[in-house]
Amino acid sequence: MAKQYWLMKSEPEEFGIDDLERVGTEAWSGVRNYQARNFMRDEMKVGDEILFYHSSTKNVGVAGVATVASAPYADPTQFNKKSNYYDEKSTEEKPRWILIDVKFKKKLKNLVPLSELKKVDCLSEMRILQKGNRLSITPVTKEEFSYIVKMGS
DNA sequence: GCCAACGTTGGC
DNA sequence: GCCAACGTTGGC
Repeated sequence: MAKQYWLMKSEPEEFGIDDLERVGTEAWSGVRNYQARNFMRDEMKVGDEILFYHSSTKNVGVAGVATVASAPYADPTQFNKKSNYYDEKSTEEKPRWILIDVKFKKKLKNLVPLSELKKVDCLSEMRILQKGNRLSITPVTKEEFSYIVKMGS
């Protein structure tokens, strides 16, 4: 099956590209949006490549590249009563929230700011650039992926 | 800190 | 099943 490409948002104050580089691989816990969950559960495959995007911060934009490193499995934080992500309606038998592991690939030499992405005509279809977009995981095309990596290199 | 846009909840 | 109210996201 052909490799697919994604963009995943993260707040660098919580977990940024430098944190991912340090830990190597991270379980992408805490997603509590059904569309984003469905992408992880149904469509993301080991080896797919990910644009790692920094949101809600001073320098908003694409900071690095990661890959999908596991098959989908249940997000353990949903069963932890002490977690912010605890979901009382979820059970071990029928887990509601599914995640994948994300593995560090590289940090872009230069962060590609959102303001630069907006200037590029061939990126104008990206979900991240649409007004009101809030989805934390979105598919991107191979062309968009390559273009943005080039911008940051 | 503001606020527009969105997703979810819950009353009816 | 509708839709108002609410909480959250995220750029600025």
